[in-house]
Order: sequence, then C-alpha cells, then structure tokens
Amino acid sequence: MSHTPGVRQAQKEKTRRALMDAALRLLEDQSLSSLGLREVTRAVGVAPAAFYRHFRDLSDLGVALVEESLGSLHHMINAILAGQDGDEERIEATVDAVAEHVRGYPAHIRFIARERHGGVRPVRQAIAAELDRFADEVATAFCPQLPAESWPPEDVRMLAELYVDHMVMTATAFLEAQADHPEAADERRVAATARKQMLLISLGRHHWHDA
Amino acid sequence: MSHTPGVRQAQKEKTRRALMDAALRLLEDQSLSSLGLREVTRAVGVAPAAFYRHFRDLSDLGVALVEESLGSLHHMINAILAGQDGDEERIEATVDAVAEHVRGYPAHIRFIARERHGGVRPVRQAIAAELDRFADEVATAFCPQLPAESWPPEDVRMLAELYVDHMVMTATAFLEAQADHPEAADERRVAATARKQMLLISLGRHHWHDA
DNA sequence: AAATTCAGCGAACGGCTGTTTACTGAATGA
DNA sequence: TCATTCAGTAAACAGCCGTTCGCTGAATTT
Repeated sequence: MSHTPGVRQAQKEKTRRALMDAALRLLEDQSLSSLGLREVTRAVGVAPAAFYRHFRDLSDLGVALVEESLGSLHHMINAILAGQDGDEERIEATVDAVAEHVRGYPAHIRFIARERHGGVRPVRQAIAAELDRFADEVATAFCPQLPAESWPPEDVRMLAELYVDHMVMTATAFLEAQADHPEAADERRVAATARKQMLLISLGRHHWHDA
Repeated sequence: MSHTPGVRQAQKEKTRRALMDAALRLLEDQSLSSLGLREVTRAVGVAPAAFYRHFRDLSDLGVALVEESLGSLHHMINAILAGQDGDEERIEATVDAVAEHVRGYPAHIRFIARERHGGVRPVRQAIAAELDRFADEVATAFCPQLPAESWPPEDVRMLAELYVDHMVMTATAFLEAQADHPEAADERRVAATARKQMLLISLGRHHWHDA
C-alpha cells in the first residue's frame, strides 16, 4: 500500500508537525527571514540535519505554514457567506467569527500579517495567491445579491478585495489588542470599530448605482 | 556656537545618512530583523565599529527610518486635506499623490509596509504611533465637513482609521504592481480600484445618518 | 530470514555575526 | 600654538550559522 499510515510515516509526520509548530511559536516574536534552521530543530529536540528530511528550506516550511494558516480561515468564511441573513446580522457574524479565530489561532494570524509583506518572496507569493482565492470566493458569493446592471464584474471584484483586506486588517487589529493588554475591553472596542466600518462599506454598496 | 554645522558634524551627518540609505537599500529585499550590522557598514565602506558612533542598535536605525519615511507622507496628506474641493476631486488627488509618492520613494513605503507588523518591537511601535498621529490629523480635517449630530467623535475616528488603513493598503498595492511588472498598465488598474473603493466609502459616509 | 529503505544522528567545515579594545589623526577650542 | 575632542580604524573575541558527510538501527519489503 502506498498511503497507509504505517509506523514509519506516522513518526515522520509527527516530527514534521513538531517542526512546524516550533517554528510557528518562534515566529511569534521574530520574522521568518531571521529564523534559524538550528533554532527550530533545537526547539524540537532533533539534530539540525533532520530538518532536511522534511523541508528543503525555511521558506519551504513557511509556505507550508501559509497553507495551514489560511486553510482554516477559508472554511470559516465560506460558512458565513452561506448564511443569507440581513446585512447587520452577517456583519456581526463575520466580526465575531474573525475575533474567535484570532483567539483560537493567534500565531497563525500573526504569521500571515507579518509575512504578507515580509522578506521571503515565496512566502509572500503564497499568501498573495491564497488571498486572491479568498477574494474570488467572496466575489462569487456576493454576486447574486447585487443588481447586475450596476455591478460589472470588475466592480464586484473591487468590493471583494475591499472586504478581504478589511478582514485581514480587523484580524491584525484584534491581535494587537490582545497583545497590548489581555483585558477584554480593548477587544470590544476593536470589534465595534470593525462592525461600523463594515456597515459603512455596506451602506456605500447599497448606494453604488448613484455614482 | 553649539549648532553651527562645522566640518566635523557635517561629515558625521554625512556617514549617518549613508548608513541609513544603505540600510534602506538592503531592506528592499529582506526584513530588518535579518539585516546585519556588518552588512550595512560593508555597503557604506566603513568599519563595523563605526556604526556605534551613530546608532545604538539596528532597531535604533529602524526607528530613525520610520520617522524619515512617514515624515514626508505627513506633509503630503495635509496638503491634500487642505483642498476643500468636491468628493471625487479630492479622491483623485489623494490617489494620484499616493501613486506619485510611491514612485518617488518606493523603498520608504516598502520599509513601512514590511516592518509595520515585522519582528522588531520598537520599530512596530514607532510606525503604530506615527499612523495614529495620521488618523488624528485626518479626523480633525474631516470633522468640520461632517454633520455633528450624526457623527460622534468615536465615529469620526473610526472613519479616519478606515481612511488611513486604506491609504497604506493602496500604497502597498502600487508597490506590488510596479514590482511585478514595470509597465504602467497595472498601476492604472490599481489606481482605478483604489478610487472606486474610496468612492464607495465616501458614499457610505454620506448615508451614515440612516444607520 | 535476509535485504532494503530511510528518519534521525553526531561531527566537522568554512564563513559570518555583534561587540569590545586600544589606536590614530584631523577638526576644534583655549 | 598646544591640548582636547571624537569619528573612524584594525584586530581580535567567542559564538552561532547552514550545509555536508557517513553512519546507525528500526520499520518495511521481498
């Protein structure tokens, strides 16, 4: 059999995960381009040379982290877009979902925010590609809800990009809020601001035909 | 005299600038936390120890770069906000000014985008503080143009933050457009998208009292 | 049971890092 | 004119880095 787990492959996957987890933890207060290969293997407790059994590079590991980090977000968003409730309800659901996701996987979000414009090209490109896919999904989800005569495809795309960028913006704002002081007060303020901003965008969307 | 230039201080300022310029150039394709002190001094052509005559750290140099990078932007924005023209005119002026600034100082913008969420805390904080000042200025500039009864201070602030974040977003979009391919076609597309997004926000702003 | 695969090991390599030290010599001030 | 300041130097320091090598021994296959 080719893809049966087996004791062998199970152990390999285990240390691979350990490497990724250790890297993600170390990346909470430094950027990928300053992360050392030995630093990662030391944190896991394996020899430096063992790293090469799983990744060619640190950028290779970074790309793997990108897929893992944005994969879960992908599922979350589609679930929200499926809900056909009113504007304000969807906005609240979106902001709440983002907040919960940031609370659940802060290291992933921090990694994305940090490396989106970071110093490692392959990782940047992986993030850009994944966010592009995000925008596609948002666009196709919002399309049926918009009057087709005043919303040419490029304008829908424009709206979708604004949504995606605002979500990333909101996520990093949550992150900074919980990093600065762990009280819940700041988080509520960030959520309120994000909701209002989305409401404002939503308002503009409804009056788009005037322009 | 205390602050007359003199040959001595002039030379010192000269190599200080050389260090900052070299760092900025090297930071075009790596992040600050992976930048080496020796790397910078080697690029300038001075001994590594000379660095300490000007900066305590590389983060110290980073903070200096932040002030330089956002200082010029600061002047630009205030000039645009002073213009009391109509909505669309101001939007076009803003996008054009951002585009021109990115074309003029790409390395500064890239540095800000990269280190805004980068791995060096003091630099992150310096950027955050400067962007906060930006939001303050935008808020006080927009305040007299908004009906006071439906725009409490916190909502004005919310709008200002949205504007600032969108400007940063637009600037980095311009940067990536000119990095991917130097043709002007992509730059025009980015500009068109940015204008539409600002118009949409502007539309939402005018109908804010409905909410 | 014998042969093979292969994840992880330990050691070694050259090269680069930040920082300190004592110094030189030109600009400055008395 | 003579003493002082101080930007920049050259050398040395211990320490970490990524990468390569041959090897081991348990899981797998034949």
